Amino acid sequence: MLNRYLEECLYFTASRLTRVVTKMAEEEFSRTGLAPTYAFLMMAVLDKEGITQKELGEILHLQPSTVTRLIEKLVNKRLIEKQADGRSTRIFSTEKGKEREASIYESWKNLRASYNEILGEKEGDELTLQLSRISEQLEKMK
Amino acid sequence: MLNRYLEECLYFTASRLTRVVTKMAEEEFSRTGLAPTYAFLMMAVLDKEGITQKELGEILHLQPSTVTRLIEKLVNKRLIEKQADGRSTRIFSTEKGKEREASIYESWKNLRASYNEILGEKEGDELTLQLSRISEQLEKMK
DNA sequence: CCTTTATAGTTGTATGTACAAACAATAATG
DNA sequence: CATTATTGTTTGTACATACAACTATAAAGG
Repeated sequence: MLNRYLEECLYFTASRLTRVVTKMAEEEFSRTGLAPTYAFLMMAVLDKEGITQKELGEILHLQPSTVTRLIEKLVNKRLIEKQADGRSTRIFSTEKGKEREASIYESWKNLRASYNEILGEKEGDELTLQLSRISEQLEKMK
Repeated sequence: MLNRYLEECLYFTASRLTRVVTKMAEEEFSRTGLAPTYAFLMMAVLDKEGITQKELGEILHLQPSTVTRLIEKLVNKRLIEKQADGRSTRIFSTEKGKEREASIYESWKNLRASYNEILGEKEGDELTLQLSRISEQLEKMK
């Protein structure tokens, strides 16, 4: 049956995995009041105050327009601030933003724990690195 | 830097991979006039005429509401038809739908070829099966 | 039978992400 | 310098997917 063939399709299985893992991530990060991607953006800003949008896009592997939209929402929540710098825009965390740092990292740790509990620490970590390597390869070729 | 840590996050790497692979899939399937998920739904219907929406959701791992939306669009394109059957709905392909079969399978084959060209056939196929197995595990636990 | 419960599908709404085109600011070139 | 090209960001729009609440049909229990 088709069923079997679907499982041999990288697009299909990758999408499926992402849907499952995204749901787990949303649950873990819900404590922070942020969806996972927003939390990652916050981490990137906290990690490098004054980071530009372009850099954020590169680190997060997101398109510029997506970064603009994410930032817009975080500015509305007063977690970050924008500061024009030539044609770039630099992003800084606010006090309120810094206060979330601990809770974000906590959720992140819990997320990793929760899928590693199911997959086993070794397999989970190996898989993750493999996915990263493979995305890299595929991106490079396009 | 944060960079390194992101690559150790399954949510992050899985999402990234899906974005890359989805883009490849969209390109390959564009010849069929369908986005990848629609093409998969078509395949499932062609594979089992009269399949119910519930079954489609199970095979494709999509929520009922999502299946409703996909079907709606394919009905508009006159590629499938719905037929009420008690509280279920059975889906059949139209003549126009059947005509697409060859081209859909062609695109699907090309997609597999195109990422296997980059990853190597063995690694590509192994990865895919692994992702499928892991999605299964994670889904079961939730 | 009639009422309650379970099951299948739909609808309204929201969200993340992207593309393409536009805009704004700097850099390069004639 | 004035014009053109390049680079970084934004805006309009679109799409896949989901959740929650709803509707419709069938099954089960008194």
